This record gives sequence, structure tokens and C-alpha cells, in this order.
Amino acid sequence: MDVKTLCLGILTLGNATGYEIKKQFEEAFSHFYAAGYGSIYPALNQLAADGLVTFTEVEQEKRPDKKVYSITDAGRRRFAEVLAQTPPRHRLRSEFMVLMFFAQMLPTERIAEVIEEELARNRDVLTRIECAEGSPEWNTPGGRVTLEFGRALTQAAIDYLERKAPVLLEELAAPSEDTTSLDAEQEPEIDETLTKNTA
Amino acid sequence: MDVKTLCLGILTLGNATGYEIKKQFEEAFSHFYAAGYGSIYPALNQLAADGLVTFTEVEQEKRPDKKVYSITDAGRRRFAEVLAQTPPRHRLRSEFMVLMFFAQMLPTERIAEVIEEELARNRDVLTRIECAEGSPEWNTPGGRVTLEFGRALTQAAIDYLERKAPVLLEELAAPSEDTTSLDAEQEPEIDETLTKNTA
DNA sequence: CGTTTCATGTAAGTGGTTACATGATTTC
DNA sequence: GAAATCATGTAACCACTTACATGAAACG
Repeated sequence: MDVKTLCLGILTLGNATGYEIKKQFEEAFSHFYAAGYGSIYPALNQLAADGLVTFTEVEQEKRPDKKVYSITDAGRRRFAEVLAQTPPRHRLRSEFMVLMFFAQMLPTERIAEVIEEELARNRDVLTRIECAEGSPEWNTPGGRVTLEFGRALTQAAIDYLERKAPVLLEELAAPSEDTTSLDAEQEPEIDETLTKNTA
Repeated sequence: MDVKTLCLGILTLGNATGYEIKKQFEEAFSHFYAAGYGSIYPALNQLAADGLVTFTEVEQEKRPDKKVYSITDAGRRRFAEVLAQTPPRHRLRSEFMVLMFFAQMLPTERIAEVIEEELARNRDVLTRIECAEGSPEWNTPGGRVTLEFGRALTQAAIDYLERKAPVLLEELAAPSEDTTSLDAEQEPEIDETLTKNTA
């Protein structure tokens, strides 16, 4: 599913400008789908060219002019069609996790900093979700589920990081002390090769 | 961070072929970074051209020939550099969540199916993580953290979906019965417009 | 006997990011 | 006086996805 389709979906909920659509993304979707102006505005132009949305130019005093977009019947039909045949993918791309994986290659303070940043980001997501939960706008069955689901995941992340960050930092500071495995004594390095070929 | 850098990182752990690198991705990284052959093989060719890895062609009987890649000193240095200046991003793109959000627009059985699929996927991720946790290969401070963190998030997702899926399906089947808000009586539809302009 | 495993690649297409461009108004 | 808000866009670039191509052997 692309940004074009998502814009269509948001316009299903009511008329909006490109700028407002971006805000909708940030308010309720930011924890599972990001989109910037660089993809939203071209998407809207394309949708208009395809007759899936229409717009009215509104002149304003003291504010830049704006285009208020509405979804057309064709647009509604198209959205329903696309939605019906969208496979429910769920992909994470996390440089944070990569940094954690290769934690030994970075200074321990840097890791501490990175974890702190990630915690801050998660707390931020959480407040944004709780704020959206308070607004009546997202109080639909689907809206509630996505917000609650987002909250559950974000809370789990915060809990884990708060609990385990100190342990990791300790391990990194003192690599010889192994706090979890008592039987593995002095395993110095991973073997030179990962190829376990029987040939 | 791109696939090229990730390949370099994996080769930090030991020599491997492109095929094996893909397997490493699947075993330990799949829950936070995906990569297919279509990005791995070109990445390795580029890395070799840049002198960051070398390879030996190994002829095999009964198996296709293969190229075993090793990271060079320049490659190690480059990886450390890139890692040190990688911002810890963490982005989710979830069509599953989009489907949940627009659940009212789909048949209830389809939603049930989608949730079941997502649960199955999560259980799959969980077993893959638990399998990796059993193997000594990922028993490093960083390896443990990424696996445990992945497990925490996946478990939270499973818990939430198992707990709340029946509630959602009930709400969708009987839209008039509102199980959560007792004060909101007969709010029929979201307002025609999302524009809350004061002008 | 069908599927998975091993093994490497290419080529076209897509879709999104980043940076740039502009500028008045309101809030802190 | 600085920063955020409102408001819309373009253009170059980049990285990844998907589909295609090939083929023997082992496993169930």
C-alpha cells in the first residue's frame, strides 16, 4: 500500500488539505505509517488527475491559499477495492536494533545515549497515542484498536528498555563477567568462519 | 543504513556466501531488518569493487559453485565509521494496522482472517527468535538484547491480539452496541469535514 | 514425485526520502 | 527576536522490490 492509497483513505473520513492530511498521519498513524510532504502532495495531484479526488481552491486572508480535497465516488470505490486486496504486511526497519546488535563496536556511553534516545522517542509516541485516544476523532472500532495496539507495543518497548538497559551497559563495560550463562567459560571469540559446509 | 552496510556488519562476524548472509538475516535479523537476494548480491558486488570485501570462488561437487566473502581491514574500518554515525531510527510500516483502522469497510470475516494471519506471523517470529536464542551464535550482549527485545515486542503483539480480537469482531458485527463509551449516545457519523479552520 | 536446499545473479520498475524554494503570521 | 504554524510544491536521487533465469541434489 502506498501513500496515494492512504491519502484516499484519510479523505474517506472527511475533506482536508494536504497539510491537514500530514497532520492526520502524525496524530493517529505515525506509529505505523510515516509520510512526508514530498510524497503527500504529488500523491494528491495524481489522485486529482485520476479523478479519484476533487479540490476547491480557498483563498484566505493572513494565511496562504489552500486546496481542500474531497474524495469522489470513484475514489471511494477504488479505496474499498485496494483495501480488500491488501495483504496484511507488517515490516519493521530498525537501525536502533542494528546498533544494539553491534553494541560491542561502539563506546558504552554512545550505547547509553542511543538507548536514552529510543526511550525518549517511545515516550513521545506514547503521549501522542494517549492524546489521540482522548480525542473523539479516533473513537471508532478501528481507530481504538490501532491506538491501543500501538500503545501495547510502545509500552512493551519502554518496559523492556528500562529493565534491561542497565544490564546491557554493565555487560559492555565488563565483558569478562557473564551474568547469564554460567556454563560457558571463556568463550573468547566467535569462530573465524560462519560456513558450516559438510563438503 | 542500507543493505550494503548490513552485509559488511554480518561479515564482521565471519566469512560467508551471499546465500548464507541471507540466512543470517532470516535467523537473527528478520524481525527488524529484511533483505532479499535482489539487494544482497548487488551489495556484495559493490563492496568487492570498493575493496571493502574480498572473495574466493570455491568449486563444489554436487553443489553450485560459491563465493565466500571476507571483510577487509578497510571494510572493518568503514563499518565502524558508518555505525558510529548512524542515527538510531526505528520505523514501522504496517498494512495490517491500516486494515485494522479501516475495519468497518471490510467484511467482518475478512478482518477475522487478517487478525488470524497476523497472529500466525507473530507466532512464527517468536519461534524463530526462540530458536536463535538457543543457538550459541547469537549469544553476545548485543545479540541477546535484540532477540529479547524482539521477543518482548512480539509477545506483546500476540497478547494484545488474543485479548482484543474478539472484542473488535463483536463491535464490528453489532455497530450500535458500544462497549466502551457509555456517555457517547448515538454519535452517528464523523463530521463531514476535518477542516477546523477559524477563518 | 514434489518440495526444499543450495547457489548466483540481472533488469525494470516503484516509491519514498531529502533538500530546496517561499513567505506571512502567530506564539513564546 | 526566535521559533513554530500555516501552506504548497519540485527535482534529483536512492534504495529496495519483484520477477525472471538456471539447475542439480537431497529429503520426505
